Amino acid sequence: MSAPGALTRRERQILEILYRRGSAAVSEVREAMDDAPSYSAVRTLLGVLEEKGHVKHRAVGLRYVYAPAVAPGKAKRKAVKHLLDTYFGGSPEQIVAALLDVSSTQLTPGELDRMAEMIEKAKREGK
Amino acid sequence: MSAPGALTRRERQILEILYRRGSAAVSEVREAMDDAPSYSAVRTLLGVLEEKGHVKHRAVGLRYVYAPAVAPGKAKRKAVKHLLDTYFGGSPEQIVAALLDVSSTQLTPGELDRMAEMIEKAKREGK
DNA sequence: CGAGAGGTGCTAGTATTTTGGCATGATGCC
DNA sequence: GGCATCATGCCAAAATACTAGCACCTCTCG
Repeated sequence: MSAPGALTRRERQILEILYRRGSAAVSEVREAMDDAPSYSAVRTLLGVLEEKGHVKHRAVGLRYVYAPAVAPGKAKRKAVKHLLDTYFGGSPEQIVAALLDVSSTQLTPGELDRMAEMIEKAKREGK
Repeated sequence: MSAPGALTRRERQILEILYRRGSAAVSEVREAMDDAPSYSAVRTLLGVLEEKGHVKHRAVGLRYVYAPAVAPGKAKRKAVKHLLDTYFGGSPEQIVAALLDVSSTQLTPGELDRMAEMIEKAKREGK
């Protein structure tokens, strides 16, 4: 493989489900897909993901529960960086703008306050 | 095809290059790939993307210049929403936190001020 | 006990993706 | 004009991804 991180369509789909849920058994993963293939297929994909190092499993009772292999924080930072570079030319403020736009209707004053506070803190620390 | 928006690995890779650059000729797309296949291959992929409606081209002089088919703003909002749902459980403030974390070293006070202002504005309008 | 439900391991067929090659046309330059 | 360069259109082969099926194991419960 040229690019180690290269994920196929299905692999990506499944990995994102795991990021969403944190962890899940095979059947749960499958149920979370709206165009789910057979149980066997999902199992195979999870195996491939594990072999590629993106996912790990532990036995819980009789069955396997899968979870992303990298720490959530690291995955999040990577995802944000990728979004930043791909769609926003590396400009964080544009992301904030889009973010407020997308979720404007659902934001509570408390959330907005906390965001403002984070930025204030960054300003103080950067200074 | 079950999911109309389903992109293969290469298709996705190329589409993201186009989002990054805004538009590009075939050879430019190819040069932007660090694991580029043949010129023909890139051309085929662009054709597929166009057929699927993700990309459009116009003739510039003799050659084709490709660009994403959807408006940049719309694509950005969609990407942000996806990130929000996949990695942050729909919590915008967590994205802001990750964003500040990722780009903390490069942020100027001016940028931070503008972000703070956007949030203030959202607060005023929401009220 | 023994049948059923639900799990894993493995393997092989099929479909899709990915790729290069060849034909062809326009341009620039010696 | 003739040749090299760079573009597109089309197509078929190679590689890979996707899928299902079978064998087998463990637990549950009638």
